Amino acid sequence: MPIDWEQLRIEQPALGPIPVILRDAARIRVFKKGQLLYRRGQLPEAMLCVLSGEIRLVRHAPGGAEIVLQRSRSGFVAEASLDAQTYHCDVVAATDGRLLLFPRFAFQAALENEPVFNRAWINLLAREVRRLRAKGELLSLNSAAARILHYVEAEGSDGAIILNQTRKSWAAELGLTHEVLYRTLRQLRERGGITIEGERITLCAPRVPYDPDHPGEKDQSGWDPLPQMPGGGGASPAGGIDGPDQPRRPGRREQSGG
Amino acid sequence: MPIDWEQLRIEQPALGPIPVILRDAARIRVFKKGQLLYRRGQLPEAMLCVLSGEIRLVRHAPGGAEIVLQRSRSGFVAEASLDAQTYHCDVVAATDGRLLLFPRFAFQAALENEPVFNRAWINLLAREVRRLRAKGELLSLNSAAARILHYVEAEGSDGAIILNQTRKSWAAELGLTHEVLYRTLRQLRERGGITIEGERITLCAPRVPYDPDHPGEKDQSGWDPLPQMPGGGGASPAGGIDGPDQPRRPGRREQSGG
DNA sequence: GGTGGCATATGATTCAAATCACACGCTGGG
DNA sequence: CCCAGCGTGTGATTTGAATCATATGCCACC
Repeated sequence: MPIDWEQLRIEQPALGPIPVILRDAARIRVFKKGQLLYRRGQLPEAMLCVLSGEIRLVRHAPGGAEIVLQRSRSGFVAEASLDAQTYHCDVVAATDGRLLLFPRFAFQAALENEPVFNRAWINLLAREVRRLRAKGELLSLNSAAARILHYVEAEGSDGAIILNQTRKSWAAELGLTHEVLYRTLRQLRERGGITIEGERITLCAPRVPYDPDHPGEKDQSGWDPLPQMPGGGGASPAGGIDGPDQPRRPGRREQSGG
Repeated sequence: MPIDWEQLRIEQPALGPIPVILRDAARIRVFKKGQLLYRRGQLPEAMLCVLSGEIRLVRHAPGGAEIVLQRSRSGFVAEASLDAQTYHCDVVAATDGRLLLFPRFAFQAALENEPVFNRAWINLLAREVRRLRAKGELLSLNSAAARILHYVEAEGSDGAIILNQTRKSWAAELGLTHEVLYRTLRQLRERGGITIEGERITLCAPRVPYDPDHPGEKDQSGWDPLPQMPGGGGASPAGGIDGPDQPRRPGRREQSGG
């Protein structure tokens, strides 16, 4: 099956720097939901890039509970297996989909022989580190408002963002229910902390309303339009090695087997 | 000030592969709490490795709220600035401490001229991606018990782990308060889901107790010793692009300015 | 020995997100 | 046109973690 690299490059810009020699070695693999693609302990033979569907790296706890270590619906996954002797977990298909496989030896050779590709790979990894670190910070925030603020500031420009997804999927990205996202957006809007124009969300500086009828009076509403962000005092988000200023709140509903 | 590389290598194994030419170019910079080390928009001139203290990458929202994008108490930070034209945020010292600086041009040269270092850097980034992805999965879990299970399975071996930190700092790493960590550990222990021997924590398979006095009866406690892990049905942790099976619960206490 | 600081641990209360329930609008397919 | 599915949005209730409060033990320092 020939691979339409022009189309792939459009769907996944990260594939742009893949050199010709690696393209020629690549293969597409179709997978079905539930399929075990690679077993823990197995020698990795390919680098994996998800084209469609979802791939997960999982381990099984005693009793069979499934621990998801990574998941991807698009882009590379299990990057660390480039030089690993074995997979440290199972590679499982969570849905139907397609994988782009690069033989590992060819990937390694390309990193050695193609300086442009080498640098591009380093950049891709470094940017993923950056993205994941910001995400970890966001997920460590305790309130919905703080998360919204963090997201708009971090992902947008100049305190504004144009959303390119549904509110529901945005809520998921923020680790929130859609209900609390709607509520919090409304609260923030009503308090003047943000403005919403269609898909554009803009953070606003706190207003100190000047009422010409009552000069000298300040807004006594007792509530800033934007939440104060925690962490100023030295908070370490989850993963820190010292005490938390503001530890994370995980969910509820232990989903017991009872 | 000469740099004791033997000592550094012990403290930070990641510095092991740094080639001599880079070592010779490295400098130690002492920083004070509150110091602005690099300003957003500035051209990055060095790669940064935190030796002590804490460094943060921050942006400021309208109104002055500080958005933490990354933080590090040990190891590299702002890796993506290797090829960036500008810093996309401020680099700030959250505490007193020390930074190891590698001139960017020297770092780039070493990546080009030292194949062993090049490969080591790629590995370091890939492993950091792996670590951060697992952390994101953990932080997306809703319950304390699920987080504990995830951590032990992901960070330990064969369903067991020997903790090398205080319970308090472990709680922070899990994004929990220490109170809920203690409680949940006790619950899990009482239900036979885990065993705790000093610093060693082991996951146990669920028991179906066989009571010889009442053959045929099953445990009716209504509660599995280990929590069922969410996500089996296709959950996408925060950051996903589709709906959540189990969105994250951020904290409470908006820390309003009121 | 006394004191302070911090870790370990527990109980009571508070709190905001999750959950549950529902309404309405839009779109695609029959 | 009707229906199903999904997004947008809101209100009521439940829930488990966060917060608050406290006790005890350990260790370092004076």
